[in-house]
Amino acid sequence: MSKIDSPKGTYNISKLNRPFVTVDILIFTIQDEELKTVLVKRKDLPFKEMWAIPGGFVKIDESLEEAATRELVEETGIKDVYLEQLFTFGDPKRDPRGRVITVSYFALILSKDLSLTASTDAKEVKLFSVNELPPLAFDHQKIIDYAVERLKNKIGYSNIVFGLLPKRFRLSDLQKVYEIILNKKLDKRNFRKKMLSLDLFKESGMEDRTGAHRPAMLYEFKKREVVFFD
Amino acid sequence: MSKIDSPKGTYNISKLNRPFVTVDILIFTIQDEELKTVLVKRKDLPFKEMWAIPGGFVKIDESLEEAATRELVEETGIKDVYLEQLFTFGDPKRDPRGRVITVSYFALILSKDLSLTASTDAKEVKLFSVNELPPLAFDHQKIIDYAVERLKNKIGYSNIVFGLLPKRFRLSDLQKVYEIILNKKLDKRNFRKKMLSLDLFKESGMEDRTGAHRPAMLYEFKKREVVFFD
DNA sequence: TGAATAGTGTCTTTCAGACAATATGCC
DNA sequence: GGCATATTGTCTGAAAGACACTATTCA
Repeated sequence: MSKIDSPKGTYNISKLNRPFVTVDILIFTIQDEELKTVLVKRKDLPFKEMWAIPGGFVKIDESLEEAATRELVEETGIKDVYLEQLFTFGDPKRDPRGRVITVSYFALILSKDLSLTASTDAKEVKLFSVNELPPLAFDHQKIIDYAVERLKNKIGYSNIVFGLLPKRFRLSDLQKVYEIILNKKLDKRNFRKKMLSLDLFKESGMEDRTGAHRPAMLYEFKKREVVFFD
Repeated sequence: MSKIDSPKGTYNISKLNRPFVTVDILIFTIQDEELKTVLVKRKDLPFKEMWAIPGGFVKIDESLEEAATRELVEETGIKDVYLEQLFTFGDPKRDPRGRVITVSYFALILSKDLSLTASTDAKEVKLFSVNELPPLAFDHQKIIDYAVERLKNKIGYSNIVFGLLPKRFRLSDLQKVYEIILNKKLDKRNFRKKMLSLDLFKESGMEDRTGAHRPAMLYEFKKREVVFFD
């Protein structure tokens, strides 16, 4: 490979100033009744000591999704989760070191599966409530805002929340997830009516008997893959 | 800039194998009652003589959107249109020449504003119905399929079709645009009721008096910028 | 007056949203 | 029995969808 053409003609590769390309991955989970996201503390300039979305360079022979999956495994040890491409941010000034274009992805993870300490680096990695974020490096605040907005919309017409629920769950657990993400109370009767009408779950036959009260039926998702409704 | 850090530590730039980054821009219009898109015939290998989505390299100091806007002007002479980022395609094998990641955008243009011949190159540029596409270079068929799907969804909850209509238009023109994009007939009464309830248009006070039949009221969009509804 | 398109209203069904009482299990 | 959560139904208003006739202009 020594030349590459463009609509305008032919460039010599050596004249082409290529950008860096990274993937950033927004790992969302619910913990202590809050929507949280994984951040890592930067050890180098620029934005040294500031918190940032985990991410890294795309290797020359891996796809974007492979890069995001790899980053996710490196940060959390988790694989086989739903990853969705969010947006590509490419402002020339977004990284003071030079031209870095980042393709962002998000993932929804069960908090009990998250073992952040599993990270082999001595890096500081922490969960932050999306409502109480520290000052963030680069344009990462903008990226998180965008992701949270997408998430709020998407739970309205898809079943992506399955990533935030265990195999078996109560309808009240499901409702709590919606309430936390949307940041508002929902009516129990209307919520159950709507959810059950979607035909996404089935009764597991088991009950939850924790607590001094009537047991709850445990449901399971029929499919743990993304389905759109509406 | 001589070094750039990553979550794993510090790289020397010279060791980082950087990809090329392009923007591809899907220019949609309606002509002869069909949804069409602009394609250019490739003059070089690979995929020589095949049709492709117009696009080009992102310059090192321009944003992705600036690059897409520039490409759009180069292809069509048109500026000031709504451009939406679609998706970033980055399969390592999508371009046989090497690693090329492409950020795709789409635009909706009035066909009478399109002057494809204005292109200064001797390139072949043509409109194709999205239903009768020739064999396409690279993964461009996939990109177009994705864009058409997005477009079909998006007209259901936004006013983006304003890009496909002149300043003043009949409600039957609007309906035709929806029917062509969705590829199905709509009920006139229900369509008008719904559209007028959205409060996106106003009566222009003028009438269309072409044809031997009752004149139609001409409407205008209140805002020629994207608004979401529903 | 015939051809062609514009413009309009009702009924039914579906869905969202407001709203409260009973059921069950554990202590 | 008291506590805590689970489970359930009705009414109302809004919107979607099916459906057909009248209005206006020009040739």
